Amino acid sequence: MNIRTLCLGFLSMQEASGYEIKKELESGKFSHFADASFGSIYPALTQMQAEGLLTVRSEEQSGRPDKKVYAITEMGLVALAKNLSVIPARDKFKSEFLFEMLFQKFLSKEHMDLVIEKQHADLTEDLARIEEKRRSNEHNNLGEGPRFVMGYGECIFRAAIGFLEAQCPRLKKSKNQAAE
Amino acid sequence: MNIRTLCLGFLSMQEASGYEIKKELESGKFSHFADASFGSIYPALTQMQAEGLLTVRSEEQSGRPDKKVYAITEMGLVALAKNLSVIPARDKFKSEFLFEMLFQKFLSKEHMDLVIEKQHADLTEDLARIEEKRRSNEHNNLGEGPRFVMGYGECIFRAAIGFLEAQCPRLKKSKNQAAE
DNA sequence: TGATGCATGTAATCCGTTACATGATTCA
DNA sequence: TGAATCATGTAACGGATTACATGCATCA
Repeated sequence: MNIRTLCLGFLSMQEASGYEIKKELESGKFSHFADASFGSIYPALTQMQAEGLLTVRSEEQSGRPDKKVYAITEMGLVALAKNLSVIPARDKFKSEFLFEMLFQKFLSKEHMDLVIEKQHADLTEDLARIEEKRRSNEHNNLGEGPRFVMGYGECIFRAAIGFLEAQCPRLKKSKNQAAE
Repeated sequence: MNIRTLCLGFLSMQEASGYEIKKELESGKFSHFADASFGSIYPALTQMQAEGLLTVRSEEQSGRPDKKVYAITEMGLVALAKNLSVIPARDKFKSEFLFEMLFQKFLSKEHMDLVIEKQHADLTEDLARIEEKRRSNEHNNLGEGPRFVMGYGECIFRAAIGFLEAQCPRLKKSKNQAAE
């Protein structure tokens, strides 16, 4: 799945500028399984607008550069549906963390502790983000899609955190301290 | 973590040819969190050999092209240790599956069923591979590293499979049928 | 006889990131 | 005053994949 499809998908849920898409990709519903940089988002939006998949509207802002708000068109929706109709490629999971753990015999105790703690912190942050989203949206009922994706993420992050804490009991202690 | 480090890591455990590295990356201990293609492995090996990080030995084979077996040198081990001493980048998880699920309202029921079944099959395959490795190595005690990495993988694959089966009870049924 | 596996390698190409350029505002 | 946030965009670069080229053996 390329950046074009990613942007189309995003814009099928809400209008947004390139800047907003990038920010939401970092912290929103997509954050744990997709991302992109400005250098790829901006050209993609310009291009798709030229192709008629999107419309633009310039929003003036006091003391800020104009914001270009993009919205998806009928043609854009058709393109999105088409891109979604292929069998997805196998998940790609790249983990430098696991790579280092595999070769932990070359690592110092201090480095390993640091690395494991970082991994635990990252996972906890990811999980917290999902749970926050869930809480903030529990009044307006989410669609099936977002609910499924959040559930999936929640479930694997919980499992990974559980594994780390089972392997390194000290992680659990610091968690309890934080809760007090 | 780049392909050079990946190859160094692999060769720190066993001598191998480029072809063998690729095959083992597809199905071995690394398979769920790293991969690479011939087009990147071969040049990396040639280059690192020229730099003195590896040695080569040509193995003649009847009716087959010669096999170039690479082994890591002292310098290679030092380079590996250095590459491992950095704080790992955050895990990158790219899932076209979750992307499609997020936009399932644009999908037909048939397509969704297909996609979910594929995901279930992929995860089951990954889990089976880890469990097979574990069984085949239970006599000779594995190092800490491989045990940790396998445990981590097992744990997240189990969690993901569990989630899918909880969401789609029909998956569980077909699994039981296969076990009979 | 045609696909698949073993075995290596190069070149073209793609896709995306990083860095750079610009510029106003707000907060410390 | 310097950093961070908002906001858009381009160009250089990197890193890896895909396709191509070669060739023998085996299996269906």
